[in-house]
Amino acid sequence: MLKFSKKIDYGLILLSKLHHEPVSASAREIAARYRLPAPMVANILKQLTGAGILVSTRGAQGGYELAHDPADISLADVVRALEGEFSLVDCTTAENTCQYSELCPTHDPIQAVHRKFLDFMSEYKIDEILGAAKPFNTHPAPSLGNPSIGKTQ
Amino acid sequence: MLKFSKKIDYGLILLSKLHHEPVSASAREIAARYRLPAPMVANILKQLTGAGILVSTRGAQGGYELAHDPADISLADVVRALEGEFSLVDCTTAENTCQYSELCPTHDPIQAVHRKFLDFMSEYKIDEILGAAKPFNTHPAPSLGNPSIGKTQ
DNA sequence: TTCAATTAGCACCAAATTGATACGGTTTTT
DNA sequence: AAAAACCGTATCAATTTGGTGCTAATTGAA
Ligand code: FES
Ligand code: FES
Repeated sequence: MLKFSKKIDYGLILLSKLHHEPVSASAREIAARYRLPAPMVANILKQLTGAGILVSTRGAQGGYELAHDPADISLADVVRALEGEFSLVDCTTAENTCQYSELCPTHDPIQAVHRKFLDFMSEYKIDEILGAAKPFNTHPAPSLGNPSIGKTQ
Repeated sequence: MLKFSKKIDYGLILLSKLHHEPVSASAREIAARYRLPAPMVANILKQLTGAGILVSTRGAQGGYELAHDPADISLADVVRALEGEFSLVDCTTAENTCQYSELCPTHDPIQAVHRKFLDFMSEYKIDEILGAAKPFNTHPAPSLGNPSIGKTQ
C-alpha cells in the first residue's frame, strides 16, 4: 500500500528529536522519552547510522547525532535507509526481474510515475519536516500505546 | 511500503486495455488475453465498477467499459477504488484514531507531505498513463508467470 | 583493570496485509 | 431453459511488517 511504514514514521520523530536537541542521545533515552518500543528505536537508529544519516558514538556516554544538516537530507534518503531503494513497482531497477516489460503495456508510463515520486522525495529535504516539527511536548505522555499513528495500519 | 500493490498494477493494465479497445470485454476475456489470474481480474474490475470508473453490462455478451474519458480519471481515483482512501499515515483522516497528534512532534509536517502526495496523484490523470501505453503486444505471451512486475514484491 | 553503558549485528516470532481463489446468487441474452 | 456474465462475499496461503531477544564489540569511568 502507499503508506509510510512505522519505521519511517518513527524515524522522522527520532530525527526531529536529534535535530531539536543536538546532544548525543542514547537509543534507550529516546525510546523512553517518546514512549516508543525500545528495540524498534534501536533498530531504526542503527539503520539510519548505517546509511550515514546519523553518526554513533559507542560505549558509555555514547549515542547518536545527526551527521549532516537536515537541509542536506532528503525524504528519499530516509526512505532508502529504512526500507531499501524506493520502487513504486518491481521493474524499476534490475530490469531483469521483469521479463515482461516488453509485453506489459503500462511499463513505460509507470516508470515515469515512479520517477516523479522519486524526484519529489529526493527534493523534499527533511529540514522542512524537522523545522516545522514541534520541539516536543515535555508533558508526561499517557502511559499506554505509542505516540505515533493510529491502530489501523 | 511505498509501492503500488498488484491490484493497482493490474488495474492500470486493465484500464489500458479497455481504453485501447473500447469494446465491452468480459473479465475472462481480459484475463486470458493478459495472462493475469482470472479471479483477480474479476475482482479488480468489480471494484473499479463499484467506484464508478467502469460501467458493467450484465448477462451474456456483457462486460466492462470505461465510464469516463481517461482525462477525467486521476491516479488518486484508481488508488482510492482499489485500496481505499489514500493515507500516507493513519492520522490523516479520522483524527480520533490518533490520540497523540498533539504530542507527536512531526504530525503537522507529515500532514503536509501527505497532502502533496495526494495532490500529485489527484492531478495525474490516467490518460497520461493510458495514452503512452503500448496498445498491447498481441504476440502469444510466454506461458509462465504473469506479465506484470517481478517476483520480489 | 574492571565494570557498566552503549552501539552493532543478527536471528527470531507474531500480527497484519496482500495476492489469489472459490462459490452461490442475480441478471440478461439466446 | 440454458448459458454467459457480473455481484457479493468468504476463505486461504504467502509475504511483509511490527516488534523482540541475544550476543559480541567498544568505550568511558570508577
Ligand atoms: S512490467 Fe513493469 S509495469 Fe508492467
Ligand atoms: S501522530 Fe500523526 S504523524 Fe505522529
